[in-house]
Amino acid sequence: MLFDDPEIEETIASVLVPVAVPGAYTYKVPAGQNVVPGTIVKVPLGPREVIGAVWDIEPDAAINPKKLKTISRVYETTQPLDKDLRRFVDWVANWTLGAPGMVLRMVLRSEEALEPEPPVPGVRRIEGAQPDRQTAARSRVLATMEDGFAWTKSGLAHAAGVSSSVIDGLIQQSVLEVVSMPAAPPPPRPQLDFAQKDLTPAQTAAAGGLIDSFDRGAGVSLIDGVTGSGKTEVYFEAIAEALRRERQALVLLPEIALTEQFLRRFEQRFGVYPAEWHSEITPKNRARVWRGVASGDVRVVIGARSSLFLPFKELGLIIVDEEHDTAFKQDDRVPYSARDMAVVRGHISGFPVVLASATPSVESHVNADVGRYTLYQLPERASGAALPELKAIDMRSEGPERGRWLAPQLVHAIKDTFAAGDQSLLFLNRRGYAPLTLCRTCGHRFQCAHCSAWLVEHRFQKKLVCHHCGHTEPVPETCPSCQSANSLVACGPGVERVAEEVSDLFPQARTLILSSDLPGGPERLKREMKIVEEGGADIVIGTQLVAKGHNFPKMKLVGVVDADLGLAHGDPRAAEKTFQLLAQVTGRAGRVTGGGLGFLQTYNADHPVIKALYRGDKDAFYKAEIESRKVAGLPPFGRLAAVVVSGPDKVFAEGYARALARAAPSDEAVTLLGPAEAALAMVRGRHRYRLLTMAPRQYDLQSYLRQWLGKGPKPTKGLRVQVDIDPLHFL
DNA sequence: AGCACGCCGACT
DNA sequence: GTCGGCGTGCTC
Repeated sequence: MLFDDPEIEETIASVLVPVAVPGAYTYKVPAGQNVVPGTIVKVPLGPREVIGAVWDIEPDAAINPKKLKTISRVYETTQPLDKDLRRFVDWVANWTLGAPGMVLRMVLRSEEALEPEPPVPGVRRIEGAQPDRQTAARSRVLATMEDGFAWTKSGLAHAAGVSSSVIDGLIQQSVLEVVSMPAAPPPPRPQLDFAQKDLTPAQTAAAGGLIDSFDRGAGVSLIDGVTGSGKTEVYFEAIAEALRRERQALVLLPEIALTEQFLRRFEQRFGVYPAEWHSEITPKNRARVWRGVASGDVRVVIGARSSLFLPFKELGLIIVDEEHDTAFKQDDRVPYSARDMAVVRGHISGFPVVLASATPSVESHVNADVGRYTLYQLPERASGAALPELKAIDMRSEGPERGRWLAPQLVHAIKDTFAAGDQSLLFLNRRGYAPLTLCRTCGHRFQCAHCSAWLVEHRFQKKLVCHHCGHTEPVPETCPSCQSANSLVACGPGVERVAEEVSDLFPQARTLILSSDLPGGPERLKREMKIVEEGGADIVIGTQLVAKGHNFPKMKLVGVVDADLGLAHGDPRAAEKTFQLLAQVTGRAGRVTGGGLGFLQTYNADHPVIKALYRGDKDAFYKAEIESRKVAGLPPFGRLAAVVVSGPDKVFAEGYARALARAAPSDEAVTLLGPAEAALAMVRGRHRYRLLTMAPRQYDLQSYLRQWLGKGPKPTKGLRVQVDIDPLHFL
């Protein structure tokens, strides 16, 4: 027997396993099995078995040979992971200071996908057999099956309009037999010229540039186009080019909510739906997409950040849409930025990467400025509609009376818009009725018992809610501190309060609040979004969830209730985030029809962000922002400092971090970033400020932060941080 | 005594 | 990431 032969030496292989250790583990290869780097295997690990991948064969193992266990299974039907993907995994692990095995785990997230697709059970007519009694339902089933083909049970029941018990009955009577159907055929390929739209000259130029970029191999393009400029149509042409070159394409979107309308647009252009990949895909579909991507049957994937780790057979293009969106950053487990890692993946495999946004991040803007990225600007709307006319309302001189939140000028505009039968949006990024509740007798403020945040009154739910940790309590009748009755007073506006004012001013108008916390949950929200889209509401009061995704064709007016909100944070990205959010929101006015109008209520009409917004001068914003970072002695990106914020201690950590931010000198602001962001800066010596929590264990976080804030000893080990610097520096 | 819970190291 | 071992402290 082969394995008894002393002549044949045992071979060993190093295998990446899904544990947080710095390197690969070594295993014996079962006799007669052939493994190569990238082969997917199952190995014993402690008391269990895990999925991993061979990383190296014949490594010079420094492990006691007696300790070695044997690979328990080699997945032979799945192609080994290719060299580029392995390099990518190693690169990401190195960049994030994460364990390579944990990065690999993101590639191997569907164990089911490693098995061949199981045959589908189906039913087929047995020639000539008849049921004992012919019922209406039964004849419908038999009529549906006239063609003689096999059907899936549920498909047949659906097509014949009967319940599946009718089918079961026919099986029972040997009229139908259960057969094994071949697994689903590969999905149809996108049709390159199914319905190519006419592009504007600017779109044509950008699309042409992207197409040419394929010949240059790796390279990053940035499409900077105003809302409605048709960025999607432009990068669709890049996708068409990738497909023409027999390569696969991946489109990354920041959140699942945006996928649905993307699927429709893709179908309109290419005649088929692309494959979808995100956390809410069912395990079966997940396995199907994984296999399809690996075999090359799936040509285009649209997905959330995790799709970056799919084992594409011949990936040739990545699009990162809404590239400025912070949802591309993963903060838990392996902390990575999918936008930056997309650039890296393109670089490793030598294909183009396209970033698209109406409000690019400052770092991407800088990269375009210095010529590292190729910039394509789309300054006009594709429909030809004019951009909205924006105005600032100085709340000091033109504000409303006390107790009101909408300035006369804005109220006037709403009135006109309503009279013309058009839609208005009032944007306020603050849920609930009022951000602060206090007792007018004793000054007591309602504070969360678990963190130090103020409790926010929600009138619809009749509760006080902590927006930090989710804690809720009922609104008391009397002040808990001085017991006076009817003494509680709301301070400042939330969407509910603005809605109250709107109903008061426009009782005849159909008003609607769009906020994530409304009773009825996500389903109701979806319905109400639809109502707004179809023009079933006149005045909409919304939080940030109106900023993206849905299209509101009838919206003519956007009023930003508090444009200053968000500018005052300790977060160094506050200006950038505010600019992006408000630009996206005001961009909704007149997007389809043109003639849109926008108002920014502000106490800082001279603030560079506000000015850039109402003057429609994006470049002025970037210039001011880069300059302000320079003044602080910081690079345009990579301003840092961070706090590990994850797990059960998140709330405490954030609280302390905010305290630290407030206490920090102005040029050393603290950002709350994900775990990896700050440490890397320390490692690479590029950071400016450092804190960082070290939390070898999460439960240490609170005491650690307390100690650090109290000028206790600095941490020396266990640091986990992450930076926001440009990975191209290190390629 | 029995057990839940949290900590902590090991995992090739 | 996940497991088992072990100490602490509380309950039947």
